[in-house]
Amino acid sequence: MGLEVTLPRFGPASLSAEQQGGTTAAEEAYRHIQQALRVGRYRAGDRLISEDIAAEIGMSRMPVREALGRLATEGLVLMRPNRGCIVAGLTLEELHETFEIRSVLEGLAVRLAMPHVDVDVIDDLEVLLDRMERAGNRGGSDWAVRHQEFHNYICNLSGRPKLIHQIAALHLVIEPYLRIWFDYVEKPLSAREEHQALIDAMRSGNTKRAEAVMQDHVLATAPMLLEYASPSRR
Amino acid sequence: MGLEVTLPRFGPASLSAEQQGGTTAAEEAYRHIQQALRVGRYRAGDRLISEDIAAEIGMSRMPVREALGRLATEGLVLMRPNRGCIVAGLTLEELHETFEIRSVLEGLAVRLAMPHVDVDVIDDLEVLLDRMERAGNRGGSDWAVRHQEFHNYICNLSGRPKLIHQIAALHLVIEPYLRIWFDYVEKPLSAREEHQALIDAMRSGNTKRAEAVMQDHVLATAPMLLEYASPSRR
DNA sequence: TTTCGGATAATTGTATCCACGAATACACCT
DNA sequence: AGGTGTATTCGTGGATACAATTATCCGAAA
Repeated sequence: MGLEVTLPRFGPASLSAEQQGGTTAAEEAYRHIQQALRVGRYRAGDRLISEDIAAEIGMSRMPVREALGRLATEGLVLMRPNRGCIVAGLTLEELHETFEIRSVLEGLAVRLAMPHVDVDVIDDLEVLLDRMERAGNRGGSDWAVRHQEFHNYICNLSGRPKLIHQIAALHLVIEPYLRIWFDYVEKPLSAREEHQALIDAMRSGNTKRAEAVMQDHVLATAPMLLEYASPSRR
Repeated sequence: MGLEVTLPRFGPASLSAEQQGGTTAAEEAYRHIQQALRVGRYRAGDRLISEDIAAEIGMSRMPVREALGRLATEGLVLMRPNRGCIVAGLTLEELHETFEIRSVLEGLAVRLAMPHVDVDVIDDLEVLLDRMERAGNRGGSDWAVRHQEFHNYICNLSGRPKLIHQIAALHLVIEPYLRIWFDYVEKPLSAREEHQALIDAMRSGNTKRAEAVMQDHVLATAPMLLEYASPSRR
């Protein structure tokens, strides 16, 4: 199975467009904080003290500052001048908006992916869907990771680096919410069904329909999340 | 005319999500460099020496570093570890991709804007189109600004901050190319026609058609630009 | 003449230091 | 007792200093 190689890990590295090799300290700090954010170690509204984080990783405040700056432009944290840095929770409106944007971007991604879809691709997707299904029994964290992998696989087929990057950034923002949502409701069967419908649409070769199905799928997820996201609203 | 107030200037400030009041040095540096990038003072591939820029604005290297970091995550410059920072020109593929993304995002923007479209809005758009037309006689720079204003006005109607922000970021990247394109060809009449068609579609109240027209308009611009962008390709 | 190697200069990355702003706690005054 | 003013503490923002890495230049050898 060449599946592994065609599945670039959706991880901290995906959003570091620049610098990859001789890891700089700022990059290390960036990954560290992002990882902490992804797994929900910090909650929305928490203060991120640069000095504390610096001490924790074993470096000075400066690279941490730089990392926080990047996270701020990506919308994961909020920096107010002289007032420090806090974890940026999303309001219900913002969460909804994020899904709207995701719907058209991922819609575009499938559309561009369609020419590259063949039986092998469909097989891979079925495998990924199974993995997602099985991971679902082990809690929201594992499921969220597999879910990203599924969507990421399709995005990668588009062969559009910037598009992939932007979608990854959006996934990063909503991942914590996906996690808690999946932990609340036990394995929503709608997830399995919708993703299966997506695969079917892609197999049919109907590009317009595949795009529409993807858009609907993403938009349909929003209201479900919104319901459970309310308590954690800041 | 409430036109002015409903037309938030598309300018350097639009992309500074955080910190607005007591201008921090980093913010100042960010605006300075971005402005220089917009007007084409630096060409693609040029090195941006942090120390030089710092001296120019009258501050230390550090805020400049921070500003460059933000510009890097926005895709306007490219930072390689220990190798400095260069202006990020777009390859033909990247330019095309940027327009693809713009097409769906701005398509979404009109779709969401449609409920807020009334006769006043249409009037405003006609005014903006006229301004764009007249600015066209004064060269590509003025025209590009007016063109952004036109598109920005529609985006703002959507009432989606993140969407507006993302589209603005894309505009920023392609602005230099729009400029040189408009300077080469003298006033492409297709521009006037297409924007007029867009207004007509919006006036008709047909949301799906308005979205489609916007998508086509954006995508149609790409090939024209691509032709003239080739020489400046890095 | 070309190419390889090393010394030197230029520039980046990180740490430490200082100053200003904000938050908090305490005391004082009404 | 409640509110207000002030002092102290905490943390950020910026600058300078230092280390490390890369680019440039020049000379020697093939």
